[in-house]
Amino acid sequence: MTDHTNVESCDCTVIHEDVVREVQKNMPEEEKLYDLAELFKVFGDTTRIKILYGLFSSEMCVCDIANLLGMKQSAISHQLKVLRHARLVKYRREGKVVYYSLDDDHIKKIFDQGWAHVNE
Amino acid sequence: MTDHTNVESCDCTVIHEDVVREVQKNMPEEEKLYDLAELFKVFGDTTRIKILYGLFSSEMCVCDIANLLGMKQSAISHQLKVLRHARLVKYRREGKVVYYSLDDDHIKKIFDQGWAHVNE
DNA sequence: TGAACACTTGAACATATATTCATATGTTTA
DNA sequence: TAAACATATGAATATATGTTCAAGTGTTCA
Repeated sequence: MTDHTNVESCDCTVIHEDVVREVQKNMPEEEKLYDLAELFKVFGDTTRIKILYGLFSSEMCVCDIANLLGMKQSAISHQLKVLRHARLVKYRREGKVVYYSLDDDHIKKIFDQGWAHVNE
Repeated sequence: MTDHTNVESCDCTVIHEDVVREVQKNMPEEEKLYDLAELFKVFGDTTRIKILYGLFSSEMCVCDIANLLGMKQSAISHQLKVLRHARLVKYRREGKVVYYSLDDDHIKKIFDQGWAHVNE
């Protein structure tokens, strides 16, 4: 084990091997970082942000949301699927109508912090 | 102004006009929502998440980061540009070497909340 | 039972994005 | 000043993603 660092693949010489090793030690699991990126990817779309902000105010059916955003009902349905899959919204069926609402306490806090950055 | 709602464009009939109007009223500015989505889009990539987590531990030069992640220096440089543009990292030059570090207090809090969601 | 309606879903398309390669810039030092 | 090195950047490519259209599912009610 002479060479911890993979100089070949990174196309450059390591400058601070000790620092890199230390940082390496503190890095969370690869898989967790992937999941975190996936979560933020869900927030990284204007349509989904709008849907979530809308749901802060009130539960709504798919048609309400489509109307609120002036978008096709189908587009909204696709995005709600993404939000459902990320466990950010839940829904209840009432006859033909499906009502969506928020399913997470962290969303508001995450948005508030993001808001603070954007407005600073 | 008989028709507040744009039924034509959304491909469906509004169910709860009053709710939609109320939610509409509480929606933040379009532009702010766009900026917020842009910020989260930056977090929505594994490479950038890793870079930021790395910088939680210590400032690093480009080469360190490339080495840490086992990626090409060029790829890292491109991503650092994105992070710079989002005002999430700052840098200082020391001779030929450029050191990057975090430039925002909110990042850690946002990540912690995201972490909580992912692990719940 | 069948028409009407809310919603979902798959395929197609256009657009956005991450990485690589090649090259450019900027700084040091011989 | 020229070579060496750290970093930046532009173009190209492959892949991911959002919206639309068309068709499907599930529920109500006449």
